Amino acid sequence: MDFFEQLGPAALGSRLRRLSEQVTGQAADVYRLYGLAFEPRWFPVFYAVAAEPGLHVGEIAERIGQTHAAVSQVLKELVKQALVQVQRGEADQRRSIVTLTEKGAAIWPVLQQQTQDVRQATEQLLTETRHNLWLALEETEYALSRQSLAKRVKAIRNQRIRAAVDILDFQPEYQPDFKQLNVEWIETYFRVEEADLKALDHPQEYILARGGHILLARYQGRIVGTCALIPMDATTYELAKMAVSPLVQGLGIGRLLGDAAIAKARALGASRLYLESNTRLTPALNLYHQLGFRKTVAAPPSPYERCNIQMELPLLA
Amino acid sequence: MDFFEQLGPAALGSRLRRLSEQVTGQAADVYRLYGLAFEPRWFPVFYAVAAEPGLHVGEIAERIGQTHAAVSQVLKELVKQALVQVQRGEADQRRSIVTLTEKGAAIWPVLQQQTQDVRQATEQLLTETRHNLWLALEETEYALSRQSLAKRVKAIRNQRIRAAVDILDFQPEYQPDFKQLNVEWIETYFRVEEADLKALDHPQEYILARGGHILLARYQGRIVGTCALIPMDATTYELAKMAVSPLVQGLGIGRLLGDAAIAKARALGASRLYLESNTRLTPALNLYHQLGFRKTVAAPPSPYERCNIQMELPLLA
DNA sequence: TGTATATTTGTAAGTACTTACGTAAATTAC
DNA sequence: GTAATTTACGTAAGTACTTACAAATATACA
Repeated sequence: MDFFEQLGPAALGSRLRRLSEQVTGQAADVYRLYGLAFEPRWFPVFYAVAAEPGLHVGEIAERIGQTHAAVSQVLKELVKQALVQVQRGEADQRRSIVTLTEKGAAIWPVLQQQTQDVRQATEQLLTETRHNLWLALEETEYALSRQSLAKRVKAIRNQRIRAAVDILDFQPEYQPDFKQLNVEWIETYFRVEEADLKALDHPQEYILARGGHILLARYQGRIVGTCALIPMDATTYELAKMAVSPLVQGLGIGRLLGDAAIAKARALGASRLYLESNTRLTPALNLYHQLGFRKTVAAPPSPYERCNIQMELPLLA
Repeated sequence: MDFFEQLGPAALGSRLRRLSEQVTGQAADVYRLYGLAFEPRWFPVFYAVAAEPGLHVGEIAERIGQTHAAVSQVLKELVKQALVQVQRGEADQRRSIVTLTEKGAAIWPVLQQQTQDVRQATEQLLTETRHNLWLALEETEYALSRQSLAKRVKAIRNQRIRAAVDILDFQPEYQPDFKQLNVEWIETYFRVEEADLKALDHPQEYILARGGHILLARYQGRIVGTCALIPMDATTYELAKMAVSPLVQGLGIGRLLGDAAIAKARALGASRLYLESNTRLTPALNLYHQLGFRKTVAAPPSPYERCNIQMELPLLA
């Protein structure tokens, strides 16, 4: 029990299961109290059939919120107990139409009375508590249907990770990371070209010395992402060398780098950002679109073979 | 879903189970998110071992609130995954001492981080709801541990049944019921004696004509209980012929008859009630004690062989 | 009117636990 | 010091469902 306290709500699933077992276990005692040879798990199916005789398996399943397989299995037992009978559907031969037998009809009033009593007892139990379990279940189910636990966890994780990411300016010791991260993604999709190697091996000469800038994302002491701003003309920079390690992709680190690059370009007085990419790189294009980039109509020729799309972002003062 | 609305909290068990399944199902997605080949049901065991290496199976079971069998099964899988290792206990050869392997130790930080994230997500989820599920579970478990559902249902059922019981004065047409109910219980424990038959066959002559009274309990149109007041002297009545049908025993009908008989004796101006019984009839003696009867010190001789205890109740004005 | 597709159901196997039971080791009783 | 009891744990089978699959029938459409 201590364990649950420690873990808190992370153990929610187990805890729900335990209470469920406790409750259904006690339900068996209740049936014994009323002298019924009746198992708790039969109850929903039997109840549905008694309330609406002539339902078929699928309809019962829908009404009680279980699968047809579960209904089918319970029916098999109920038939063996001679509490219900099953006939083929007249119009539709696939259907199994279920009705109560005489024996079933005989125990129905007892069961109804018992249901009443259980309902009263449960309602009384729930009013004893400050937090109403029934309503809490309803609300929690709804909240989970709106956004799954996995999605919620993912959001929190991404937030945590992003908060732990630094954006750094280039330093010579980062050149190997800068190269490795870029080569890694290029090789995954394309071939590394001559123009790539020049810039990646000698960023100082080919990017910084020409008035460009390189930004790096650091997470847990490791460089996990890069991007560069390369001057094209007096008021335009190219956003290039955008790479994020596959180990941390999907966490929003690209977005952080993009935001930082745009801020940097603004600080440098640029009025426009430009970039080249490939339509195969869907996640990247999504990111660029999110950042505000739109497809360029008249595009200058690119030195890279792999580029088949150009985008730009006007930086309004 | 409609069905649940209709049945209300009677379907609590099923509902709990469903949410539990939903939550644990989504937990699997969460592990996938963190790139862990890890099943949700391993979690409690692994967590316990990581937090306290060197625990043995029984201790783990106790910490996580499951059975040793469950722990044993999960451990088998964890060993197959090379996440933990099991050794015989040194001092106690029966024990299986569990520790993390290198691989297990390697994923532990990831799992810890993940637990943190899940906890945050769950806490956030719970704050979205007006009724807190976690607290509701706690309170409900506590309430159920204080008094089981079966006991609660029984209390409500007894209350309902008692409210539907009438206490009637004797009428000649009730003589067969009067006799049958008394013979039934006498034969269960003893033999029917000559003195019994006289009074049961001719209550008018042997009880009513001598200034006695007979009370009957009617439930659902049937006579289900009897008792009689038989004058002993000017101020004392004997409480006798107390019988309740086995079909409705334990519902408090005896208590209703007893209360009615005492009220009647008071109305008749009696100052004392007296009765004879047998120590084998524990439930009856309990009832008499509840009604206020205490063992008589000096007892007159009884015409019935089966009587080995006498009790009396002073009726203070 | 035949064929592809969908619906309805039953059966099998899986899930995440439990209870029941058997065996071996340790402890207690005498 | 041996016998009886208790403890520790593994295995098997059960529970109340699920998902996956298979077979039969019904419907849609060309």
